[in-house]
Amino acid sequence: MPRTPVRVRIAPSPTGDPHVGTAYIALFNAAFARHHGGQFLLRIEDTDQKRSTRASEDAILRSLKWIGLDWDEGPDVGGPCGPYRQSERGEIYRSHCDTLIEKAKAYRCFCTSERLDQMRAEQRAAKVTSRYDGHCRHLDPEVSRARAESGEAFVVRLAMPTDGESVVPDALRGPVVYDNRQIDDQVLLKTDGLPTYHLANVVDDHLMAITHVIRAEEWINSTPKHLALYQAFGWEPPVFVHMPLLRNEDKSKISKRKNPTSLEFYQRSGILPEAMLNFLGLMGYSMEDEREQFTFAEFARELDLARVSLGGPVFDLKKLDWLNGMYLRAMTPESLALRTFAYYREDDRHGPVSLLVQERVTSLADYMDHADIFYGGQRNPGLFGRHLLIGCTSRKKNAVRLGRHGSRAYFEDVIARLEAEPNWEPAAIEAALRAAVTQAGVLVGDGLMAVRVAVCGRPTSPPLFETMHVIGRAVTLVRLRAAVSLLGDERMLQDAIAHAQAELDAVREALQVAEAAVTPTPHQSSPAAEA
RNA sequence: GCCCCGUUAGUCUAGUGGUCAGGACACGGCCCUCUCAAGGCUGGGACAGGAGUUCAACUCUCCUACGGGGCACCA
Repeated sequence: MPRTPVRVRIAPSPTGDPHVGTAYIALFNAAFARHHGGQFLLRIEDTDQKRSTRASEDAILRSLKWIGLDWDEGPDVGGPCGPYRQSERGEIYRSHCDTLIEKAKAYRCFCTSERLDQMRAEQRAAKVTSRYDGHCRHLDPEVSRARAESGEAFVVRLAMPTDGESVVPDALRGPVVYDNRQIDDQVLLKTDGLPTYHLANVVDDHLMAITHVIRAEEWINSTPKHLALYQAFGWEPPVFVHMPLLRNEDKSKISKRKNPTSLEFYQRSGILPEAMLNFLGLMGYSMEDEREQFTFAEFARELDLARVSLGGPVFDLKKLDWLNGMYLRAMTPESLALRTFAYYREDDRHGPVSLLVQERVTSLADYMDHADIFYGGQRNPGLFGRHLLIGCTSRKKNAVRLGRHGSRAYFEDVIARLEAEPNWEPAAIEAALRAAVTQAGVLVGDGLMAVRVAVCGRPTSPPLFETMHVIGRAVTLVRLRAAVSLLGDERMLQDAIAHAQAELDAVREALQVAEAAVTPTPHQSSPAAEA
């Protein structure tokens, strides 16, 4: 039986788009807290100064709220265990680290990264687990202190036991045994004075009275280090629950290269938040009566972690769409309309979208014919897929034709450049695209047309750079990656060809019918034509 | 390479020694129907392989194979 009061947390790192995996783990934590009448907290793990941004943090909070999760304590709502942003708790970690050094459970390490790299390379070559070799572990405490005080750069490492075993009592798997010789003397405090995940996580979980750590399986191998820390501090560890990892179609850990992972993408796509949450509740989990549609309240009420299945679930967009459709059909017609209007109304890009669409519209009803490219997730280039083959549709004499593989490489280059660009602004987008065009050596118009068709799904759109800016990074990149896989996948390509062929046949047939209609044969002539 | 975890159909899953291995998505067929959806009915499709324990293994144990994760001054 769980300790009371149950306290659990979600601890996202604000280093990118709000991730679907974060929502997945958050769902189980929030439901677990609700189930036991406990608290659910949100803590921001922003100890990586180089990658953490406030924009990402804001987006993560926004997206978690969007799918309907809320928390009892967190950086935005406060609480008794604050601050809830690790970057604001530096002093806490430093003092805890000091006590560890005093207890000889941790030590300063002055090794250079060059030495460490070399050491790992050697270990790799010798086919043994990479592990810090303990070079600085037995420095005399006074010498260590003196070197630190003289200003020499150092990190603090955990002094792991060098023999024996560590047993992780995972709630879903039973005891998982590790040979301590496999476990590294993990860095706890970085040269910049900030803690690593391992230290901050353990200290905060203890200080915030977390009773159950429900997190992704990728953490299971570092749990022995965490256990060692609890022991070094003399604290009681929480219950550990490692959830399976969401997977791509090829079973690898879900990644943005192979799947839309941003919650913003799903929101933009018109997925209902309650359907999204419901779908996540189906990943690695099933209700006792095998019901597949349920609300968060039902999920929380019936949640039983023993029912979690450990095989990594593939994130199947098809089933999400089906589920979303079920929710849509279950609404009253009135609320479907209102939800739809709200979907557009709550979108904050009215101004920019209108600006681009305005000079092209002829009536209010015409607006959406132009604006549709800004909404929804993936778009099917369908009939216009030929434009994805750079130069192949060009009428210009000097056109450079890339063909399938070249076009694919071009799109990959475009994606890489856009990903590397921190500012999602028209000018930056333009620079990235022009650079890719130059790199590929194709005509500007042809290169940009390919991108336009990939991103908009058709060869007409407002100015491309502004359009991509308004469509947004997450959706734009998903659409571009879809173009890459279309170009790279024989079967998808065949489908596209078959589709285009069918369209062509239909057009031919229509043409024949129309021609027949304007060249009347004698028995078809009407009295009016004879007059 | 080393360590850890996992393995029921293309996918999500039920199943905790005795079931005709159940449901859902997707796919095929039929019905409904002015189209398309939706809906109804229906079909094909799974216990990774091998040993062992047992009267009896999808279920327990071991080995193999395959998949995944981890091995950072990232989380």
